[in-house]
Amino acid sequence: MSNKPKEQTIEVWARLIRAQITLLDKVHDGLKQAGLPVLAWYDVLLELHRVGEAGLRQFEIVDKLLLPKHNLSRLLDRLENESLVSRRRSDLDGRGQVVHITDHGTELLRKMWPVYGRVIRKEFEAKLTSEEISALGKILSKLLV
Amino acid sequence: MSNKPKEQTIEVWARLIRAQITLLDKVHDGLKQAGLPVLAWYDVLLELHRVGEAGLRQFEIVDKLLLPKHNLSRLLDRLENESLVSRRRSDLDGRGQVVHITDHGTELLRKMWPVYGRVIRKEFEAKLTSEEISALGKILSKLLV
DNA sequence: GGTGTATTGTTGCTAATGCAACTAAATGCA
DNA sequence: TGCATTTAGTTGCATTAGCAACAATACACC
Repeated sequence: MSNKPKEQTIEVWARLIRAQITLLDKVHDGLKQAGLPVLAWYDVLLELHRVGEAGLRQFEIVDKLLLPKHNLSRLLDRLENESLVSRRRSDLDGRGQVVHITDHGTELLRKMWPVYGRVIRKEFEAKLTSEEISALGKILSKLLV
Repeated sequence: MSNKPKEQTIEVWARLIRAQITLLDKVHDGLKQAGLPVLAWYDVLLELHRVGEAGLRQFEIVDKLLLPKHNLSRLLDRLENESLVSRRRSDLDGRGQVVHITDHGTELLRKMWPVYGRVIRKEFEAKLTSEEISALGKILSKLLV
């Protein structure tokens, strides 16, 4: 297999990167204008909210969000400082802890969602037909194998 | 227009983010393993290479790469430090400069490309049919309007 | 059980990023 | 012309990210 992708491939690749930057910038702008924290906080809180009382180990969050672990460790420090999450020693594994979302964290999540949702709605959903979204989903899933 | 995107939209959105992170991580891993600089350097050098002798103003690079300007200013400091680019006063506009790629910069670009290209080939092009790539390109272009 | 290895998470250090204030030149306009 | 406004780029300061080394526990295997 040659190293050299076709011209068309490179153009589409570039467009993919560009779309991503544009979209995420808009999310960040929206959050900032609303005086809310950055997206990374939302991502962590959402994963924790999804699992509820069970909580998550740090390495599970790392896996879900594709974050470097040392990065998450300090992100959690910040979230804990704001009382958005709590860390409890794990009974099963003496090395680690289980991370839980607090009520305060859930509340923040609820404030962030409409802002985030509005951007997704306006910059993504509204610009595509539902067939296109579904086609995009299929294509992306092939990339993620 | 409601704020709330459909469930399907959110899933595809999440997949888009995830695909992007995965792909860029692979590029960065490849570059790191080869002992080469991060992608941002490549991006700047490539834009400069494309325009050759004409060079680019900083704001033009910012527009092309969707970078915050203060960020580019310091990125160029680093590149200049490594003699990969040079900044020359602009004759037309006393406030700014024209940035040019050096021979050394062109050489680095040539070393980086095969590494980058190999990842695009393997993680992107090889996983999709050319119809899918073209469909993806169309969809993305609608997002970028 | 004992020992080597892998996993989980933290920390110190350095580099890069974000934000806001700033300089200096260009532009618009009375 | 003179003066306010906009644009281009830089810089100081605080926050965050990257890297490598580390501690502590779990696990595998003899």
